[in-house]
Amino acid sequence: MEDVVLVDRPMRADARRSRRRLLDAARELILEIGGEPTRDAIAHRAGVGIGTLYRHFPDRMTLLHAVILDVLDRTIDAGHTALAGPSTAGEALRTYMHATIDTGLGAVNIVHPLLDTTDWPDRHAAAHDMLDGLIKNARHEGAVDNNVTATDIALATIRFCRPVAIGLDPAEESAIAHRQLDTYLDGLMKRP
Amino acid sequence: MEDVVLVDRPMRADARRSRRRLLDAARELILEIGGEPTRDAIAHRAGVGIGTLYRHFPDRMTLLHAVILDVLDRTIDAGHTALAGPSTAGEALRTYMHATIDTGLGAVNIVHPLLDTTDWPDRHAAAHDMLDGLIKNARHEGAVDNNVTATDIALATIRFCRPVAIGLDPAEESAIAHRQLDTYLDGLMKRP
DNA sequence: GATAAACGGAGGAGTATACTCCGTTTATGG
DNA sequence: CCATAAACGGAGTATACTCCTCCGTTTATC
Repeated sequence: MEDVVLVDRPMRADARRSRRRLLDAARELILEIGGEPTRDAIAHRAGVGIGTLYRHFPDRMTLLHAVILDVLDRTIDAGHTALAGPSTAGEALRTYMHATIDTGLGAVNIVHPLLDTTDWPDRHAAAHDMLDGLIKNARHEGAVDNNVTATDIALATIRFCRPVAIGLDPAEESAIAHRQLDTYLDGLMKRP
Repeated sequence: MEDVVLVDRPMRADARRSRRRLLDAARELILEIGGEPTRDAIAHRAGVGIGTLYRHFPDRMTLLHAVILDVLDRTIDAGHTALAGPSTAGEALRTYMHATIDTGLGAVNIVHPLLDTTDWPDRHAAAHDMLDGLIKNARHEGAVDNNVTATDIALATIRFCRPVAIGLDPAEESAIAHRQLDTYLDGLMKRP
């Protein structure tokens, strides 16, 4: 009988690169098609072989789960950065919402009905608290009306995360989204 | 040899009902998934058999074409009603954009890359002229800035036509869209 | 009540997607 | 630079889905 020793070796550099590419590709495709993309499409977009995808993520749930965690982490980070920044509470809320377009937060809302919410209670709570903080500050400052809720903000981030047209250049798509979001926020925020 | 006589009989009542249901179902699904839905899904949503779908629309192009014509007609009607109404130019533009959510104009923008634009030059021109009229009036009145273009309006109508979440009650979905559009328009329109 | 029009849905052909397997390539420690 | 384990790529097969036809049943209309 042999001893089984589990050592947490660090990932090899190429493995880390592949994993990152796969997460990015999956997130982009989820947002583009508004649902679960095919495995082949994800691997192709990521520029890796289909075998590599299956080594990193043996089944759909593992992949979707990893994408959500990744997106939430990046979004929560962006929120805290906005909260800690030197700007006004209104500007912080604006900065956060623009960041959600870049972090792809909408992907979470598209995919999460397929999963169990209790799989990531910590991030869910962290995201909730962060957003609540942003809104409370903005209300207190008078930047937004008291009838503006966290749900309003969350639904708006989903709306502006998704592409408007198919086959559009990503840069142009992003520019449109930021521009439209700015107009929306002009309507939401009180003018000085 | 027999004479072939083509008489345009009126459609039977059940046929007219089925056609209407199929067009509505196709439009809804196009908006929901942001692309071309499957035949089975359309027939199921419409509550008719798959055979009925194929009798009305023998191939994909016939169906997509019919959906687009239907949406455009309803939208152009809504635009003209708004133009002819007793309100200000700014209110007319607002009324028109809210109407596009209900007519499902976004479906045209999602599907039309698959078709030849020259297939419906008349409606295309009519829609274009109508939208131009709305914007020119609003600009002239000072309701919107001069840098607001027809493209801005068109892109916004696509954005607000699409559902934000999957599996949401259609009535609630519509309420969210109208509410968000109002905020967007508050940002777009100059305050008095 | 007769008749032509319209309907529904089972089923077969063709296509796309999921997933495995193994020969080849690459990062890493000595 | 070499040895070796880790990671990669993608052809190939099984499976699922989608399209579309066909025909027995139902329904509107005169």
